[in-house]
Amino acid sequence: MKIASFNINGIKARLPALTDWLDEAQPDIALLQEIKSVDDGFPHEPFEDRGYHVHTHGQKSFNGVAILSKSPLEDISRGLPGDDEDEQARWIEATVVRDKAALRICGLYLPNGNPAPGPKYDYKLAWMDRMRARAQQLLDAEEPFLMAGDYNVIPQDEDAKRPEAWKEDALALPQSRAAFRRLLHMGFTEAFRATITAGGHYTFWDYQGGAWNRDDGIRIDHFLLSPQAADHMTGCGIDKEIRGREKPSDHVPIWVEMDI
DNA sequence: ATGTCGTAACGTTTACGA
Repeated sequence: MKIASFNINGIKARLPALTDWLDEAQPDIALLQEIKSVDDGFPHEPFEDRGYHVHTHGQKSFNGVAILSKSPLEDISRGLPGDDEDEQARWIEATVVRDKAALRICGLYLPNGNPAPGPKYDYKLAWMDRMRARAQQLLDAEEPFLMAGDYNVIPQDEDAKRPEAWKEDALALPQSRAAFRRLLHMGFTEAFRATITAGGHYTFWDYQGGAWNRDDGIRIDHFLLSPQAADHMTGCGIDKEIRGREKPSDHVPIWVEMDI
């Protein structure tokens, strides 16, 4: 089973690029971030025509996550627990039942946090605390699960072409990296880093300044696998060439293959 | 002349978020 994550930066603007990629990559499940749409505005037909069930958790203009799945999903829940005041649509969960096991899947769009310091950075760190609490609940259940999406964290210097340019940025500040490590150390496998140890692999290139042409990217889209899920991973990759196409997102898809 | 893109609105231009 192939599970992919893709920050599409707006469903209205990305529909052709997204459907082209789906037709080629053929993921069984696609986790989407930054749909930038309310639920009613998200098109279902292009995906249902391709055999996907569609579940969205959207809001007007900003943020928004979705799950496309070829198998039906169960127990879908929307929103990250832990703050009833939080109205930003950044988290969705669902369970896919397979032959060998049921896999819980969390799709996430972690707050950017810039400018830092400031209220947006405080929100990012608080959100990561809440994510850790949810992760602990799921770990305690000892069922296989994964958390994938746009983490807006550059884990280490080798995950950026120009690490010095990001030193003061919310994506790379020591507190952001520490919070990400705190998650990892709960027992997760970061799928890409566990598979490919070399640096220089990125999932995001800014639209500005010819970043793509200079391969001036950062790696901020990640898959974290629970111990039981990591046992089933057979591969992981980044669909880099998507970034060079017509009207691309500034992110590219990352995926894992699982024998489950 | 910020640089680039997507979205929305008191819209043919500006503001915000990334």
